Amino acid sequence: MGRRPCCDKLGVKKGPWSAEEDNKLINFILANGHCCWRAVPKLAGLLRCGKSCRLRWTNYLRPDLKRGLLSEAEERLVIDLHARLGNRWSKIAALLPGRTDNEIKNLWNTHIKKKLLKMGIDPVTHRPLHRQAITEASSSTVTADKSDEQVQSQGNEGQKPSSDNWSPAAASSIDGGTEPLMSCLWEDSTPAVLLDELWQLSSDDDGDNYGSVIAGRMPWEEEGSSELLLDIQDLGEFGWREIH
DNA sequence: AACCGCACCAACCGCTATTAG
DNA sequence: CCTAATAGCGGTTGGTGCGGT
Repeated sequence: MGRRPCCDKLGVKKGPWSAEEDNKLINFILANGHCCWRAVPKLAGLLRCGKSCRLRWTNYLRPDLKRGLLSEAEERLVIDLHARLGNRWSKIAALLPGRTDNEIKNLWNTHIKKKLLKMGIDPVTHRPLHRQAITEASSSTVTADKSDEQVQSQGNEGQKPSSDNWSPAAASSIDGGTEPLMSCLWEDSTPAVLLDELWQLSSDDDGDNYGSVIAGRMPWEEEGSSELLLDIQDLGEFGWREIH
């Protein structure tokens, strides 16, 4: 017995949203909020499934969304965060106010990936392509690092395996931070451990930090975050591994 | 002007995680 | 604890617009 589809296929509209549908959804959510996405289309008078409504709202209709191209700083932050978090687009988006996971994912696949490849950097591993080839050739000699990688991926909260199963965090420790682009990125950005801790926080607290990001503040700008910053700065490599 | 290939992006699909009963 | 319902995430697809030939 298969899983029931998220919505009845019959009588559910698909494809691009019309202005009328957008208005209905906006008016409904602004007036009532989204108590339960499954109920939204019915209550708002839309022939869409709840999933589609949620997507339309979060990716396009949300009033706090920024439209248009990412700034240079935002783009760098995306690369930076991707090096730490991998393809966790929602986590990356949560740290970029007014941007959506879909938008960042699209941007990554269309612009940044190519840009990095042009620079001779593997967009998956964030390492120089030629150097990666050398590393792969001698992979049998780095068994210790391999086991580290396994530990990392095991603690990966059941992320499904994929072609980029490689863990950026593990690789950065392998690489020692000598790769030019990444070292440049890390010099003027948030420390790796801090970023990951913030990520933990944002996923642990029901999106409160996400709320602050929406309000135009980064989580570490929240009141009381300074204590967290100090705590995190005190974490050494051991502490880092303990967290994960 | 017509065709083609490419890039972009909105939306869908299938899966996992979480929550409620 | 188990199961089903729901929410959310990430990968992928398809429509559209644009530039080149």
